[in-house]
Amino acid sequence: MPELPEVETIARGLDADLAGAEVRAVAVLDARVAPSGEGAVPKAELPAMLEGARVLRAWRRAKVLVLDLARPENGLLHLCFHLRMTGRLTVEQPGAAPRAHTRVVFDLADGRRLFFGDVRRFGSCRALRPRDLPRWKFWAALGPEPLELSPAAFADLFAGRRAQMKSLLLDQHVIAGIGNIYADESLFRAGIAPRARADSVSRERLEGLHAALAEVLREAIAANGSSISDYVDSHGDAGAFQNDFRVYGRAGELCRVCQTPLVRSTVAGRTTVWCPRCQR
DNA sequence: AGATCTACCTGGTTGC
DNA sequence: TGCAACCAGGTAGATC
Repeated sequence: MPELPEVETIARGLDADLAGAEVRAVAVLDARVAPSGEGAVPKAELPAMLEGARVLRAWRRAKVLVLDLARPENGLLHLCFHLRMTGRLTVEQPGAAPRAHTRVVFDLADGRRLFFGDVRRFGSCRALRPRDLPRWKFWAALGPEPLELSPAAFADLFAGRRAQMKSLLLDQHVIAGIGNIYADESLFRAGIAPRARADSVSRERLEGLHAALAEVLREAIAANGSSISDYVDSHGDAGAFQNDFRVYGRAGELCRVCQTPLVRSTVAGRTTVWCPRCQR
């Protein structure tokens, strides 16, 4: 489940490996992962647009991985990937054969290949010209980046809202990049119950959540992300942060702080694990 | 505004 | 062993 730390890890890996590389050919093996519409470059035009383009950089916004590509004739193009559940982007050696769930293959001039794979096909890939990026509805509606917010600005996001804390953390319009893992982990570290109504949480505790969230995201990025089942980085390697989970996936096990059995319930439609004693 | 449900998709796990 | 049921989860859209 690539969330902010996983996508950030992939972006850093791709930026280091691909900046300056030239795309020679693009093969879309499964057209369903390459949507058109909303200003996206139509599928049929994609290969022609990308052939001969050079990768300028790879970066991340929310859970979206963006490859900036440029070709003198038609300028800058943003290639946006949303990995959803099982998407992966890996740099492969020359001659590597597509695997069972490889959906798009980018052949580079130096022989290497970039694979976009996705078992469940929830992921997507779209090419947008710069003027169309802000017109992509999903992109335009994204909330702020959690690592770029002041504590006060973070607390403001929750002020006066009656929804459950976890529901707001998962809402990409409120704050971007948080998924099930980091919602649970940050709420535990902040001592806030997932079901707590936002307007019942003091400003001080909201700022504490901001600190907890920034801390867990930074630790996860430093560990190259969390690998539960599918996630790997751009080299195909697993992350290590799953070894540091305090609540996610630990229902029934003991709280590392107070030894109370961790509880599992459904909050905001998602499986949620929390400590009934530490989180109020 | 917010909660809940369904759909999308497929591999892995569990239960009979 | 075989097979059905269920689960994981990000997002969109419908409904109450």
